[in-house]
Amino acid sequence: MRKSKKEKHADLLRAHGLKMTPKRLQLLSILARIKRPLSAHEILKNWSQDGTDVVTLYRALEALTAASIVRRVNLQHGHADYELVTPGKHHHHLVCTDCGTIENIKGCPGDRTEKSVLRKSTRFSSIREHSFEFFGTCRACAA
Amino acid sequence: MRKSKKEKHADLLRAHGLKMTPKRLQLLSILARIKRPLSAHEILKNWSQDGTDVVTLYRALEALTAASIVRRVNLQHGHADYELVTPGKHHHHLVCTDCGTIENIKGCPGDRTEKSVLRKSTRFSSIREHSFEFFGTCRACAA
DNA sequence: CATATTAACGCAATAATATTGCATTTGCAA
DNA sequence: TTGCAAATGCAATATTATTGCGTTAATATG
Repeated sequence: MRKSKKEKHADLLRAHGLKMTPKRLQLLSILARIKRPLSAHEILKNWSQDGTDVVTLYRALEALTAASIVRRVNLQHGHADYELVTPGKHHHHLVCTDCGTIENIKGCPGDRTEKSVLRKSTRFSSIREHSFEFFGTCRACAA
Repeated sequence: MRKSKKEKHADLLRAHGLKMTPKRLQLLSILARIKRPLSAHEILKNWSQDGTDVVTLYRALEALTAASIVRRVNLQHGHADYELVTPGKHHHHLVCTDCGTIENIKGCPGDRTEKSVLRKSTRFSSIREHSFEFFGTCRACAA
């Protein structure tokens, strides 16, 4: 690895005209370490040492989401979850409706589908994103 | 139409051991009339005459969702939306990120995909549902 | 038709998630 | 090093959803 993760994160922020702050680096570090969608609450639980106001976290998430550094996903949990965007590694999720466990699904059948959906649509002029999530029961909960 | 919608709704409730009440019939009537996912707030706005407590609505939605009469969907609006389940007419949605307009997408490429996802999964034993939603801009907002 | 049983409902309180306004601090460009 | 805009913290509040409990009403049964 030529650049440390921290340097890469700093580059990412600068590339989008966002200031590089300890809070934002900490946020990116947590999302990079725990490779699954996290709620604001879970992110704060993983915050090292210094407290951080929820407001600051929500605002950071908003800024990073707008810059497409972070992706906001909705897994029927009654709250939003956030994960790092990994360019070229677009993926979706499999969620256990019992315990909430999340498994990432590699690959995505959606890109081709997007075009096909747009062709059939009567009222839309463009499609930019899609969510494709699966819900079931994990082996642990089934047992 | 041999049976009125109201009679069909009553049958649906009875078939699931749920009591048939004016509130629930009103709820089903609204969902049947406005054929797109509605938030709890939107449903209450369409309530005719008599007031109904939000609690009652949420509890009715919960009961009907558990009975698979109603489906709960998440369209990145910061709240849940509800729509009638129409057996054999499984569909998904196209959402305008500007104005919130929703277009139903006929057909579903997901059923076959469910099996394929389950095969590739390492930790899940079953998949029961999926959400497949598209986000873009409608012609009106693009203009 | 009367009535008992239990589900459904309404009200009040509260939880969980998220946002806004404003004063203060800090990153960073000049 | 200094000034300015962006970022942060605190307090207040909005929005969405849930829980407890006493009351009402749907329906099964006699």
